Amino acid sequence: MRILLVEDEENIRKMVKANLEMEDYEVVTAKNGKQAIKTHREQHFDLIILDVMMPEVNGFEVCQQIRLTNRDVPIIFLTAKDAAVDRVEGLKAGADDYLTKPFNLEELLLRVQKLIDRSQRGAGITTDTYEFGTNWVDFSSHEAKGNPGQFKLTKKEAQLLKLLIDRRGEVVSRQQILQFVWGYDVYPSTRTIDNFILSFRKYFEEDPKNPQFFQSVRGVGYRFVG
Amino acid sequence: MRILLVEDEENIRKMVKANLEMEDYEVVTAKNGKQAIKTHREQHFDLIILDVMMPEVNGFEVCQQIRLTNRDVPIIFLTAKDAAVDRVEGLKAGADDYLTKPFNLEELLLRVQKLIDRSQRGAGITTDTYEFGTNWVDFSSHEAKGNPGQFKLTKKEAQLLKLLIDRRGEVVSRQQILQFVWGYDVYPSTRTIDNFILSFRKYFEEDPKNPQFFQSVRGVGYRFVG
DNA sequence: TTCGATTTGACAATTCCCTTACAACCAACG
DNA sequence: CGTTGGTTGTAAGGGAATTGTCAAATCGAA
Repeated sequence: MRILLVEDEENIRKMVKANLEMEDYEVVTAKNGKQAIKTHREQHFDLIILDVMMPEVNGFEVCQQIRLTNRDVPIIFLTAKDAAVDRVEGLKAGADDYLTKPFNLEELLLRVQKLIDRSQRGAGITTDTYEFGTNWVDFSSHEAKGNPGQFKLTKKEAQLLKLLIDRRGEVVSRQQILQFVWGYDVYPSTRTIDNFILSFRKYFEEDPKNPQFFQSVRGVGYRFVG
Repeated sequence: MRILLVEDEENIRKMVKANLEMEDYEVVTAKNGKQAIKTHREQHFDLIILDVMMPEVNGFEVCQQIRLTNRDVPIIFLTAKDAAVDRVEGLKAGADDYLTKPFNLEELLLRVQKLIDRSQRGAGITTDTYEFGTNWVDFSSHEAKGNPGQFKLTKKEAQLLKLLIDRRGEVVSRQQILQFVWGYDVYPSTRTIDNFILSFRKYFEEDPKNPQFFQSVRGVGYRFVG
């Protein structure tokens, strides 16, 4: 799966690229609108991520240009504003999805996944569930079953839980959790993470005081086993 | 692997250099920002370690300057603060990783290794275990098996144990242990080390009074054999 | 606004790390 | 030999750091 990432800010570009590559996508970057259009003319991509705010040729213009020759490739916009104006502009220009900066990587990856899935096998329902013990979680609907019976996970809960389950067996450091779930420039206190873990234990552990699934590794981070 | 180390404080510079060289890195030092930028223009490096606090041209500025011509080389910042402000500044400037002073050398070397690995052959999971006698240690999760069955090592235990095992066969002096595990300006008493050795013997030796693996070399230090 | 989600802050519980104190040991010397 | 000075082994205690927990404050979408 080839992705074209168009973003002028160096650090965001690198971070997003690195994370997409970790998900086994092949990523080509462009650092401005002109380069993006040129690259798109020369190569095939399964998805395009487009920063709106760029000097000279902005994201909307790039999108319109691309749509002239390719109306199928999914395009995700990254925008610093969430004003309604922008949304309309973007939809007119032909975007498929939106992300408002500062976004977090988990969210971006989810949307990338979703759009690629959609364009691959048309519109279809994907269930993405995971079972452990007497519990299960459905990441596509954010529903879960645990001690309280069936209930809904919040957005952050779902993101963090998915991160831990994706890396089940390995210890995930607090730093990694923050970067992945919260983003590249938001740093809530470490207590915040503890609180989510606390919730998970209440939701899913038989004995929350002696957790089986959500283990803490002192001095390192947390680990999901199950 | 060539590393550029930029640090104005003489003693830190020397120590870090010595330790990196012990890991077979080729280290070039610069003692201020201007020198760093000049050196970077003239030579190739696989990684750059950059102190933030420097007179005249500070680390952020050096980083930005370097990023103008080289956006791939991994850069690690050394910073005295851990304030969120600094993190953001650094990320904006284009850093890849952080270390807050006082850092310990073990940690620095780990991060150096990680960044160099990553830039060489992409991201990958490394499980890092070592076996000796009927024991084993997993340094990524800090788990170990020994006399008490399976148990967890603390952070410091893991660091110190890793040091000894990495240098298995050779005697490691108390000075080296302190510098490596604790850092360059923290000096707990030598009895502290003894206590960790004591633990290791209890954990892993068949007969703690006649240690096979964790030998003490009177007047010098300790040696791990196994 | 209002309500739920998210984050912070305070405090408790836990565990770690370092120091202290003293016993055991070793090597060198008279 | 036995003493002496220095080094290492060992145990126990307390301050410090980390994590668990809850309630209150803040944020954000509807």
